[in-house]
Amino acid sequence: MSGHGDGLRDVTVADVAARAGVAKATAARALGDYGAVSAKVRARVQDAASALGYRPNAVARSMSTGRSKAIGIIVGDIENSAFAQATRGAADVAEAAGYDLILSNSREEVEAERKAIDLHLAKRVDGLVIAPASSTHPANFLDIVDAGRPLVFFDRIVHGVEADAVVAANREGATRLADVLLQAGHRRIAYVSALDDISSGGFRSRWDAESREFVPGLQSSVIAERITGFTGALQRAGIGDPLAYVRLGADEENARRIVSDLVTGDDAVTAIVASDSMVSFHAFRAIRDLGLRIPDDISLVGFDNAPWTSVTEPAITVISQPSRELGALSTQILIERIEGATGPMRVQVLPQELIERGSVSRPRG
Amino acid sequence: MSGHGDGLRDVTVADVAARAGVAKATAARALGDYGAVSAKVRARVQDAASALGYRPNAVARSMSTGRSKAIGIIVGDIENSAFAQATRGAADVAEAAGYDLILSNSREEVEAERKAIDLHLAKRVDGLVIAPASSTHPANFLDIVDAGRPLVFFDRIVHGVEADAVVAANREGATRLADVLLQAGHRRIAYVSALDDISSGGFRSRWDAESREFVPGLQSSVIAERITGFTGALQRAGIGDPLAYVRLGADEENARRIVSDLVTGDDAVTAIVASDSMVSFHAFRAIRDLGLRIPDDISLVGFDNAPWTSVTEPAITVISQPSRELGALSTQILIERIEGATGPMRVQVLPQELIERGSVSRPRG
DNA sequence: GGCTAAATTGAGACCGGTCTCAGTTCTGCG
DNA sequence: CGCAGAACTGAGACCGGTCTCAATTTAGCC
Repeated sequence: MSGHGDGLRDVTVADVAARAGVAKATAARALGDYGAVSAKVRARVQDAASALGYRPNAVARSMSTGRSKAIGIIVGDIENSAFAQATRGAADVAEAAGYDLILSNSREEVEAERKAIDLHLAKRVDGLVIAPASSTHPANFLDIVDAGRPLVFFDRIVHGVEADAVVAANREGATRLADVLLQAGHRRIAYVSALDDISSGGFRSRWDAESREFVPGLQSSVIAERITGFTGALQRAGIGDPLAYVRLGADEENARRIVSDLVTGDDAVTAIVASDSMVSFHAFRAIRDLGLRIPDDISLVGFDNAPWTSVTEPAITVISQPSRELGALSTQILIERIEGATGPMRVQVLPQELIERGSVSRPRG
Repeated sequence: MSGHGDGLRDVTVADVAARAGVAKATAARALGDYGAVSAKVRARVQDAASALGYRPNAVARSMSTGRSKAIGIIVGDIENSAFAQATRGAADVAEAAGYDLILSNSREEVEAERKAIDLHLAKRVDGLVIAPASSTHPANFLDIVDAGRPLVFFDRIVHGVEADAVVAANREGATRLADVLLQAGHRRIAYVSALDDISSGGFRSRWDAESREFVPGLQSSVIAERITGFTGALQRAGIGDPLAYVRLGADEENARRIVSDLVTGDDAVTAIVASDSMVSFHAFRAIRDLGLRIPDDISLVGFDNAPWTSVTEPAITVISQPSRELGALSTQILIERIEGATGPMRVQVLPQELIERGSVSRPRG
């Protein structure tokens, strides 16, 4: 009980002005630190403000300035450590620049993402940082640029939208991972991803025999890039059908079965590239539960330097994602746009780091 | 270009009203879905709205209603998976109830927490969910209740603040962990926490020989509870000085050294209880790097069912934190308070689950 | 058809800041 | 001392919704 705030009504500039014996506009200037105010008046106003327990109302400020000093961030799932790291990076940059962060999870669903965007736009965020649920659904984002709010994609890219983007060098990363295995002598190498193809039924992506390139038809630009890098490396190594052991849809339920199928039978693969740490995790357990040993029987490498990958026996060779930097840089770029930066939209590509550990050896026999 | 939003000015209810040929108030009623509007007029207004590309302005709405439909969440560090899970739980509950989430990281610093609170209060959030950086600094939170905003603590508790709280049953959890080790025959058991004592110098917490109880003097109610449970179990087992092997301040830098000291020498402990997954992680590596084996040489148990604890060799026996539920329930309670629930403040205690794995065996010799 | 009650609509105040514009007070300097 | 120009202050419009209150229309019923 400081004599104010009975929960009934907030103290306003008008109240402060009255107590300080000045006009509302003057008090506002002293409090908001803009315009010109004499030192004497400023002091009197500030005294009155603290005596009354005045708290600026950012909502009212947004109302008249049209700027909310809030930026929206939409990630697939904050529980995913890569997104958590990116969010931390974004939060640090935002805080330093005086912005608040409004967080939403899209659950990787286009529909949930759309609702989140509507909410953020209604809240009049000054801009948005988004890891898009789908690289092939620009519709959700057109409204944002239409509303005149800057937008920066991170981790994934969506073409056909007037927005900056910050992504990791996934193609190169996949190439390096494949090369590690190829150099160890592997020829039958699987690539396993949790993501599904666009049409959950048919496999739209394909290997173009003529151009000798992977033609992605995937929802995710990340996976598309990685598979492109992966198949490219295999192709350069003279492997006939680079897509032979590429497996999609290895979600929580299916990962185990998919991995088991890959590592058993006549044409069992000798190495696996896991597209994210979830897949690595399931692959690791599935292989071990099958009584197979890593790396003696099967080599395993993957994306994401999740904490557990360094502590298993053997520790797993991975490509680490610059997650925190992804979030920080995209937020940095967003703020620059918010504050007036012009110029063409750019795609920033951040390097990935290869961390070689003990999960790779020469193939058996 | 839908004919609107040149980035110059948003479409407002007044614009919609003009186009529909009705008064502003009527258009607002049709759009905001309140009051009474005839079906005919409603349709006309909605047509006008979509033709113009109208987007409600939540800032203006907050201005006049005094409710922002936003709730603030302040965690130590969103990169910490327990906080990420709690945040996800909070986000789901908030979303379902139509609230936005404004996220801040306190970095476990009281000062950063205070700034975050000021920001949230300025933004006029309808309420706050906070994992307090310190259980012994109620000052930060008094302003919140003073401003008439409901507040719910989660994970940690702060006494002397008019707020609900949702915490895990840390005392019981610690007791169970200690009992697992005691029943396996251990007598020299260490408890290692990353948190420091209040005064980083002296050890304020103490064992009261008379009452045979642990008297905490810790910043963290969580660690205090856990040590209380731990020492209680040891005391019941007839162990003379339950605090003998309690070690605080095992942060990233010191954890390794502290663990090394504990497991070597004449009075080396035979088992370690790690206060969080970070400590477990460092302990696991330190022990292994020392050439010692778990559980043959040292038994190791800990708090937090981090993903990696299930995949090490051996997998680690842990107490799992109900992190997601902590976030979800506290947000649930907050929303009820926001929407008018009265009654005395309550502390909800959520059970922890013991997951027995392979990191415990009888002590050597 | 006429009367009352209910439903619908319109006008304008209001929320708490910012901002423009005009009026007033200070300065500096001839 | 007088004056121009700068510094400061005050009054009131404005942002885009919601909400109250009065006016008007519609519906229900004898």
